[in-house]
Amino acid sequence: MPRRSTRDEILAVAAAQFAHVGFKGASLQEIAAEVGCSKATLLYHFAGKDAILAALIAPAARELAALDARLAGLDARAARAAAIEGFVDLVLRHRQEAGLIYSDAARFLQEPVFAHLRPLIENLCSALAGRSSDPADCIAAEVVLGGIAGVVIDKAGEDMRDALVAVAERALITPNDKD
Amino acid sequence: MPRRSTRDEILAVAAAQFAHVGFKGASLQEIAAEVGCSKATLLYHFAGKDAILAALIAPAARELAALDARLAGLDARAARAAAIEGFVDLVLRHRQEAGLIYSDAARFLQEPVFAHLRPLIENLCSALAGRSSDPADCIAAEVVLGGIAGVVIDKAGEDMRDALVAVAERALITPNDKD
DNA sequence: ACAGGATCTGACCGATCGGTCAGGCATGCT
DNA sequence: AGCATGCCTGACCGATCGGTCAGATCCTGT
Repeated sequence: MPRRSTRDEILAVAAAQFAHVGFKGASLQEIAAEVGCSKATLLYHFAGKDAILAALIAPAARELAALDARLAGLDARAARAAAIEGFVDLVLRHRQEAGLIYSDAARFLQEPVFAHLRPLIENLCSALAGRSSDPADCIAAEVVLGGIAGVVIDKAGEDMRDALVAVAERALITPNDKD
Repeated sequence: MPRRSTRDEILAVAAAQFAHVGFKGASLQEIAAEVGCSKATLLYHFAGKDAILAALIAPAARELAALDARLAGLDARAARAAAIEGFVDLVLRHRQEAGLIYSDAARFLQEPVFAHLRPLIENLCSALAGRSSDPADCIAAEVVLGGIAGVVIDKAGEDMRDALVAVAERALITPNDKD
C-alpha cells in the first residue's frame, strides 16, 4: 500500500482534532506534533488553518452537491425517502467532517468559504420535510438533520445505518401523510 | 425594575457569546466590551473563564437534576413521556446553555467541572429510549436529544414546543411498542 | 556530477489569549 | 475625620496562537 503522503496524514489528523476539540480549539502545533512534522510543514502544504478545513470539507461537500442534484428531479415523497437514506449514508461516510460542521454549524456556515453549502443544506432540509412549508415539519427536519449529524462522531460501525434511517423515517412521517 | 447587576449582565452577554462562537471562540475582551466594562471586572466577579461557564450552566444543571429525580420514580412508558416533555421544556427555557453544551458536548462533558452532568444526561437518554437496551432505541434517543438541543439556539418563540414534542414522540415510539 | 524543484524545518514575528496586581473611587460605619 | 469594604480599572505578564522566512535536505532527470 502506497504509504500515506504527508498531506493526507495532515488531513486525517486535522479531521480527528477538529472533530474532537472543534476548529477553534485545535492548534496547528498539536496537529503537527501528532503527524510527526513541524508546524511549518503544515503551512507548506496548506495556505493556512482555514485551507485545511476547506480541503477537509471538500469531498463531503461534493457528495452533498451530488445528493442535492439527485433530489431535484424527484417529487416530494420520493425526495424525502431519498434524502433520508442519502443523508445518512453521506454522514456515515464522513463522520468527522459532518460532526464538525454541525457542531460549529451556525458559526461556520456564515463564513464565505462555506457559503455555498448553506443552500445545499437548506434544500436537504426541505426535502427531509417533504417539501412542506409547515413550520412543524421544518423543525422536525432540522432536528433529524442536526441530531444525526451530531450522533455519528466517534461512534464505530456502519451498523447504525438502519437505526438512523428508521428513526429519521419515524420522525419525518407526519400525520399529514395519507397512506 | 432593579437594574441588572454587572454580574448578571456579564452572564447574559457570556451566554450569548458562548452560544454564538463557542466557549473557546469567545474571548473575555469581547465579552467585557459588549458588557461595557473592563476585562479585569469580569475576573473580579468570576474566578476565570471556566467559572463564568460553570455559573451559566448551573441553573440548567439543577433543573436537569430535578427532572432526573422526577423520572426515577416512573415506569419506562411514563418516564419516556415525561422525559420528552421535560427535556423540551428545559431546553426551551435554557436555549443558549443547552445549545452551547450540546455544540461542544463531547469536549465539555469530559472536563471534571461537568462530570456530574454526564450520568444525568445518560439517564435522560435512557428514559427517552424507554429504558430499552436495544441499540436502535438508544441511537434514536441520542438523535432526538442532540437534535432538539441543537435546533433551539437563536430560534425565537415558545411556539415550537408542540412541534418538538411531536417530533420526539414520533421518533421514539418504536415498533416494539404494543398499544 | 550536477542542477533544480519539492519537501521540510528552526527561528522568529505580531497579535491575542486568560489571568494578575496595585491602586482609584465611591459608600457607609465609627 | 478616619477607616474599611465593595466595585472597578489600566497596565502588565507569560503563554500560545496562526503565520512568515531563509535556508537545509532530499529526490529526480540530465
